[in-house]
Amino acid sequence: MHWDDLKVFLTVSRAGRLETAAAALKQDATTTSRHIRRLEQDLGQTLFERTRRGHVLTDLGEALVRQIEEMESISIGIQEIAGRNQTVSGRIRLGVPEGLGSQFIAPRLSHFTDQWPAVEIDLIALSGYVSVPKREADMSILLTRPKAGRLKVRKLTDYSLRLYASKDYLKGRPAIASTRDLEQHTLIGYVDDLVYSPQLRYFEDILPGLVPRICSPSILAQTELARSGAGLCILPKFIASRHPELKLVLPDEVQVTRSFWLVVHQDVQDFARIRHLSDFLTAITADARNILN
Amino acid sequence: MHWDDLKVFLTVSRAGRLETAAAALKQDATTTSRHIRRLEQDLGQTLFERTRRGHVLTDLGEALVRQIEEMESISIGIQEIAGRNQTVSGRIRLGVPEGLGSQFIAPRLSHFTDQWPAVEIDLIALSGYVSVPKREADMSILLTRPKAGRLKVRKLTDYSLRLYASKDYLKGRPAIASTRDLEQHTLIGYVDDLVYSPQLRYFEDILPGLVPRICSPSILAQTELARSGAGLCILPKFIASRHPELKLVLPDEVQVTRSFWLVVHQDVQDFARIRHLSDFLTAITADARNILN
DNA sequence: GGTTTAACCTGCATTTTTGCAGGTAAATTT
DNA sequence: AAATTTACCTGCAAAAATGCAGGTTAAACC
Repeated sequence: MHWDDLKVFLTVSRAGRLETAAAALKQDATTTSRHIRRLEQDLGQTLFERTRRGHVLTDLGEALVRQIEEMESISIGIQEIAGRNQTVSGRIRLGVPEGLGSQFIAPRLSHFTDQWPAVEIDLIALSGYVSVPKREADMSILLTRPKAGRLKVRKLTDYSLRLYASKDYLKGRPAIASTRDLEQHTLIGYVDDLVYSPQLRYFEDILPGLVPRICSPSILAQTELARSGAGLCILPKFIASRHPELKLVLPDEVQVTRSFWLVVHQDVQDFARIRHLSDFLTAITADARNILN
Repeated sequence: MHWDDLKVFLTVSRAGRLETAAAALKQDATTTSRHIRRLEQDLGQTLFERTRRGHVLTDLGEALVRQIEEMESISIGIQEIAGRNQTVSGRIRLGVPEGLGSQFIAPRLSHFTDQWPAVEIDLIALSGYVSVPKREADMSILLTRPKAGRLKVRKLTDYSLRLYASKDYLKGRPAIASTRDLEQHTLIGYVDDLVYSPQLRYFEDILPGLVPRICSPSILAQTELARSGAGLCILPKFIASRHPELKLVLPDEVQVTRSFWLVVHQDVQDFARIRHLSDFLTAITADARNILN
């Protein structure tokens, strides 16, 4: 016996007609009819007389209504209990690129945790990425749109990368008027075989023929190298803008745009806390459009 | 939210492991897993931690078990109420060929109604047949096996038809030693264009070239014609055996076997009274094999 | 530390359920 | 009496659920 058939039975008993009950159940009247049929078969009894005026309960049908109403009360109670628990609590594991994590999200995250005090966040900001399909995280921000998996994916924002160097590096060094001048300079970039996303292979596109002399897989390390005067580095604008000592170089010639994609595992997408965090990330990126692009 | 998911949840909470719960539910463990997943999604909460030891209830999961156990108690109560009502009562409409109905079933039916006093029977014995798919009857005995429809069909029995005439008809009439001698006799048969089943078109097969002189669509009328000495008639053995004045003619040459099929509408096949009547019909035909064949 | 095992999960083929179009029958209307 | 309306039901195509084979992973074992 299927409990769902009992639910359908109760709706039909109240509506008195298949069409009305089916509308309330958001299903086709034929489906509703089949549920009733199956229940009658399973119980070996007729529960409704089919009349021109609609479905009329038999004596046995009448006897069952009260019982099933009790089941309904319980199911409503269950949804209330769960809904209360859904008052935005629990832990979220969020995997993000390290630069975005520590330079953009971390300084803003208190706005979220202040608003939802019962939510706990694991902010995993790494050079590398954590896999949502592999359940390493509930939610992730990626540089590439994933093509497969039980994921809910949407674009979060575009962001801009540009060439920067510290004031100290530029002082006393040959002037830079075009990319050709960079040949006499020290460049900082990613370790080529440790690049974790093809989207970070922008060096060759932007500065063809030039090879970074100092490399790190970590964008944060690259930032610190540039700040300390080690050389010029292509950095996201949102990172460089936090360091006043970094100057923009060749703004018209060196520029590339990339995107961040928000990825949520299907299993948790409807959790209240997940929805709130998604909304929060969307809001902060929209507010910071001028430092992202 | 699906109530059936609650039932699955309860089973898993008791078993502690997917495989065990799935076996109890007579479904694949993957299906059981998907039901749990769907419930967690619908409620927006995790109800089980997946551990190496199996599914372990979360605090919320624990809180729901008691509630759902209450629903289970009610559903078991519902099945008990319906089972009590299943104590073989209600009305059955049974459509049968007229001869079988009035000459074979009617004289025996009191054995059934004595045993199940709360069951009411509409025995529709007609020359023609009543349609189970059209809901003209819950159950029917047909000469042909139906090929389509939401029916449960099985063969009830074979029966034999032979040539009979009354003693009065035969006395003073030319002797009959072979079918050739029948040319000088009066034959009784069906009205050809009113035959309601192809299985009753046996006259031409058995007595080729001979044409019945006196015809009726009713096998009972044909029986009465034969008894009154109007002529020779091909009759089912189970009918002729009730009339001692009818003599068997050409037993080695004139014989045909046909079958009766029991047909039940799927919607009522599990009703206790339907099952009992089916069993009864099976029993009386088995007991009367010597007068059927 | 390497291998094995147990519990669960993914992807694809198969089965079941559902929705849609149209049919049926009885009651109502003309 | 014929036509219309209303409520439900059948058959087929589409969608969803289920079963099956094999993969994954963390814990247990050697």
